[in-house]
Amino acid sequence: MPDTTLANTILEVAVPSPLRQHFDYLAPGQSPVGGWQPGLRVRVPFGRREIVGVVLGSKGHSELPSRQLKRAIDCPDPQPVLPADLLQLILRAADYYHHPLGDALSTALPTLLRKGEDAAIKGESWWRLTASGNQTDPDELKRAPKQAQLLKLLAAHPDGLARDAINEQLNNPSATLRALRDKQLVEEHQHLPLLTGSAGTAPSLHAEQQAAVDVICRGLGQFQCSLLDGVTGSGKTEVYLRAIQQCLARNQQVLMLVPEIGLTPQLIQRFQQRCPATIAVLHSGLSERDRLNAWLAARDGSAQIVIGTRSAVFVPLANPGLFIVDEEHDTSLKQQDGFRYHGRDLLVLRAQQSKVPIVLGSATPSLESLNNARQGRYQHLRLTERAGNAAPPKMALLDVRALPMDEGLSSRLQQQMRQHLDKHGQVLLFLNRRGFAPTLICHECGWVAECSRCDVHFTLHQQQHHLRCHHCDAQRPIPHQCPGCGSSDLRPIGTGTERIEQALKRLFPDVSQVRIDRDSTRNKGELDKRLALAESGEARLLLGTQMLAKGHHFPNVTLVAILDVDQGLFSADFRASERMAQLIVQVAGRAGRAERAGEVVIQTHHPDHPLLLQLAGHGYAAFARDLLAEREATQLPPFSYMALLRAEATHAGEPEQFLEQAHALADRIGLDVQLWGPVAAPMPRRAGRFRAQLGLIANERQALQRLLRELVPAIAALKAARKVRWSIDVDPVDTY
DNA sequence: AGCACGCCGACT
DNA sequence: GTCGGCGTGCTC
Repeated sequence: MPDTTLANTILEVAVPSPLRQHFDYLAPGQSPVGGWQPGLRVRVPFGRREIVGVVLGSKGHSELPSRQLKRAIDCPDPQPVLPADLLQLILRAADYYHHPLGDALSTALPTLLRKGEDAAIKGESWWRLTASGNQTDPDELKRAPKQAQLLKLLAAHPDGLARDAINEQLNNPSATLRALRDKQLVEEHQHLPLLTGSAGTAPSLHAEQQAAVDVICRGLGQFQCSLLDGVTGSGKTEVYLRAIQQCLARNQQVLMLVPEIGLTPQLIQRFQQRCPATIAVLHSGLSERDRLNAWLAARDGSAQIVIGTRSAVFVPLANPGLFIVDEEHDTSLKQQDGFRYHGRDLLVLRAQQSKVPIVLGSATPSLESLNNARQGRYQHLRLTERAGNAAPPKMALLDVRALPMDEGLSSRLQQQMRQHLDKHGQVLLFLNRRGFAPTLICHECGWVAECSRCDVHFTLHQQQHHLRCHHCDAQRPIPHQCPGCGSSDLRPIGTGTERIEQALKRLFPDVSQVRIDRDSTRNKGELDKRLALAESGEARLLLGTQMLAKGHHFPNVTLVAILDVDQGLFSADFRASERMAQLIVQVAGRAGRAERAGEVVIQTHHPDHPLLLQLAGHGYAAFARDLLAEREATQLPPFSYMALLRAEATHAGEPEQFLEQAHALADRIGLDVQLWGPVAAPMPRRAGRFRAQLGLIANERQALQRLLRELVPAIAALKAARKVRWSIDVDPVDTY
């Protein structure tokens, strides 16, 4: 036991910095009532700055001479801001991903808390109509036009309006608000970022859904991981909702992670209609105050359901009962910079730690999760029927070899499109490449327009009238003459969505169309407008990138065409084919409804490719089985464990030199880990920086972890480490 | 990461 | 003669 009765209690403090160590401080004079518990924040002098750190522990003596110790300034918390279980989770996460703890802590905490703000809910002042205000006709207030105006404004906002928002609409509304309050027509309230749902009517479950609900609910109160593997339209959300209801009935909280794109108003609405509970939604649009309030509401238990993107895995819960990860295969669940954690994997860890069941749901599960299910670590719950007996879409490969092509559309595909349009179906074309053309080439000398800062071709954007780099966003005017030979015969090569759009206008001049990609939806409101055109059927031809593939359903679409699948088949990234298949299945799922089966056509130059054949002929499960066998034969994840050491620098060669030293260090440590590289990154130069990487692969997770535990601190101490930007990525999802 | 110190080029 | 470039070093 550390002697904390001494006046000179020493605090071990994690500070927000990339340093892989904690710092000792003398405790401030005033100590919190509960003593110096881990998870308390302290304000401390650090170098020439003053920052907020987190107490990791306390002790009576420091190894450092006391004259080198500074005294912490004060402690803003009466009790730990981080509950013990959450601090434990962050400690384990920082350890597993080999990321500096202080930085991991600041990633996990709401911004206001790491700035030293009180951990207390403070509602913003909002105003809304009272019951009698609701019944009052604003026109009765003829003599007071300003009051009438305010009444109308609030009538348009049933949930009320922030004082700031009222100020924007009305000039100096204080007196008006006071007058209406005195008439008891309006009232002030504290706004919290919480929604209240109600118990709507539930559809009946089919047998598979009921079986899944039963398995999940039997697990309530203990750790259990289930993979809810359900085809599109099989009603996964309904399974979640039933399990959530049972969890709520036990007075326990639910935490659900969704991909960035999955946090749609439709999903929130559905939860609100079906869950008689308070719901906190954590999305990127939240103000820092709302984010903190939601975090605190989850911590004190007043938010019964918490829905958020990956960072919500770090939301504290007073009484956790059930965890859910929706679209568990989605790569946005992994943070791609800074603290590179995987939201799904950490939530599984957290479920183990909190002894609660977790459900991973997807129509296209990751190979990692499928393997875990196969090994018996996860319950494999399958939903194979579509709700309402909807027929599954029929998938067919379309061999475009030697077929006439018009801007990426084969003659055969055009015929099929016409047939579906004639029968009043909608047609969805999917091409994961925006812009007009990915390359602009000189027909005389072969010069190609390339980004000066990255190793990629410029993409031609004809509508915006420039060349743009999709990696660093650099742009340039379209040259009229070749800078190499002066020829004016510059030609766009390859096809992007803009070019298809142009071709469709020519080939189907009488058919209305809508293009949905990042470029066409740049302006605010444009995405909703375009989705409405697609959903209402006003647009008959839908064209887009993966923006179109996720989240939205278009029941009148009877034909889905994947225009170019071949790029996914021959990528350097061993996960490319898995991604490609997931994307195809997701796109295919946009189509069809009960009475009309959708048709899916995949254009390819490789109709004999075994994986494609398997996917088109036997579906994702069969495809995944083959791909898993391939991964096993080649000893790639999930049959091995991988980490990637990346480096980039402004001077060529520096990343490689650094990685060579890292390689040498790893060799000296030995252990059972293979080293791949250093090699240049798949894109060797990006935004003017040279990039390289060193792969570390082991057959056992433990072996990789043991190596990294020694290697990473040694790398950090390297002199060369300060000349490059480096990072370690454990279980990388992307190798670029 | 910040933030300072420190020693060499083009500006009022 | 100064402002400021970014190399180097430190943070209990």
